[in-house]
Amino acid sequence: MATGRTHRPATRSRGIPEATVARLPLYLRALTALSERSVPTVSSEELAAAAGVNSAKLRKDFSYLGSYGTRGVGYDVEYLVYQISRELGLTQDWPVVIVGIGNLGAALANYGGFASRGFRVAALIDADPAMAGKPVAGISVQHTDELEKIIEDNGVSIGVIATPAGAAQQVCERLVAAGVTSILNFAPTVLSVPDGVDVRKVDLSIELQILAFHEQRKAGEEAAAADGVLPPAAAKQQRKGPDGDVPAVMPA
Amino acid sequence: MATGRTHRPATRSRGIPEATVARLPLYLRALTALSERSVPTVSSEELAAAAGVNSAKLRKDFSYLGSYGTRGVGYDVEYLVYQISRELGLTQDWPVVIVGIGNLGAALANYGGFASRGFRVAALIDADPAMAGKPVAGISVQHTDELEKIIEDNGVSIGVIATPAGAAQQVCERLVAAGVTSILNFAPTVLSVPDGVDVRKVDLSIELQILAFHEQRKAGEEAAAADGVLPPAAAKQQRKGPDGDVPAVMPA
DNA sequence: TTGTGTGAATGCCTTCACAGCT
DNA sequence: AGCTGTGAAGGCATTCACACAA
Repeated sequence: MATGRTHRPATRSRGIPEATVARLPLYLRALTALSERSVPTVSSEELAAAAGVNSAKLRKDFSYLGSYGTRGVGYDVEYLVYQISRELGLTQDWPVVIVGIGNLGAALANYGGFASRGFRVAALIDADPAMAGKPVAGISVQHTDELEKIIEDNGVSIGVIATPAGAAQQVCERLVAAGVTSILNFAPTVLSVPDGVDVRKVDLSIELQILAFHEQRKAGEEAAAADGVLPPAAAKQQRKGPDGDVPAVMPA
Repeated sequence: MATGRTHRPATRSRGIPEATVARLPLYLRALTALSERSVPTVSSEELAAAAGVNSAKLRKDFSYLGSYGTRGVGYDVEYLVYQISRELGLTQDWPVVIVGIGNLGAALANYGGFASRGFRVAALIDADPAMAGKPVAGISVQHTDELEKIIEDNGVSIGVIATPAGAAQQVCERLVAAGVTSILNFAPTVLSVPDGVDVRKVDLSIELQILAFHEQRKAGEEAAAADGVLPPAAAKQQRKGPDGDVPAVMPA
């Protein structure tokens, strides 16, 4: 994941496993593309390829939704689009507020895929008084003072936090107090929220670090491969550092 | 979450489980904060709370790295910072290119947490000739024509794609051909890459859809709770749609 | 014959609970 | 006495492989 939940234990939601829920948007995107090309039906094999998963997983995923699909034929594209949309709750409109209209907040406000699928930017909110009134993506930025009123007036239940890390927890608390129960957090902080509130986080820095880990590992493998075979023993023989390099000094 | 690998099967990397790798940056961030406050040692309980995980998981994670930590005392903050940094490959410098300098690309370029942890923005690349030469985050944007040269001259192995969806696959192929082996993809597309190349994706739209799913579910629960008890039977009795509402008509 | 739907097997991750250091 | 390190247990998720429907 690039991503993770925070609260709510591993309770399967209405019988649909969390891992499956996380893939439904992927299938939906692939199906939408097929729909636009007026493709009437698709097999699990084809759709899986388009979504970047394997077909067994896709079929198992769909089996949690019900028995859509025709044996020997495949799935009806339009029908599946509708079923998945409904399952994800995209047949209704979700008003969303974005808090923190810096570079990132502006990018999110301008993001097209937003409006396309059931989400509507209800308001842009920033703490800087100088931002108030300025139009971003065609929407006038409002000051943080208005936060509670905006949430309540628009019945907003999903909030996006794109503030600096320092402000995130406080913003989060105000959002929750005003009635928001789902938060997408772009600030590099762990948010603490009461039970019943969902938090998902998107963290550039974490993703890069995970890539760096694998990148480093690739480099190490190359070196080992150049040496010949990688030493089969020599691992797991000494504690304190699984590698050979145990630095005697502490770094600054 | 919100995120996912693409290639490379579930092979545990050098014995460290993928799930653990994904949490190391979280621990590192919490430890860095402690370090800045000059806290000398920390227990698994405290650190876990700061990182938003439970302590058993944290201890198990650390056990894959080695036996750092002192029983009855806890972990030495500075030492752990170093060990995790080394494990993640952050003791070396990773030059990174960002392709696609729109709103999002600019936001990424300006992101501070970038430079702080071993990553260095080597170049900003955009296909728009009008962007070429313009400074973003203190770096002059270069044209896509220069892509291969930039990658090779700087020894870049990590690329960030922040282009529109339509351009992503092509950019990806050029990056890979030029020597990039890790890609962070912000474009809402499934990238296909050769073996040995890691892709992680960050997708706003998917995250929102997952939140919407749970949000919808909360609303449903409330309704059921208001009615009294949720009907225990009535589920799993009829195929074709796990719900009661089987629409006879297909939506547009 | 083709391709879905799904029990069964497998493997990974998390959680438990406690032995063993300091 | 306190807290780490880790076998063992339990729970999810993925994959396999095939019965069954069209």
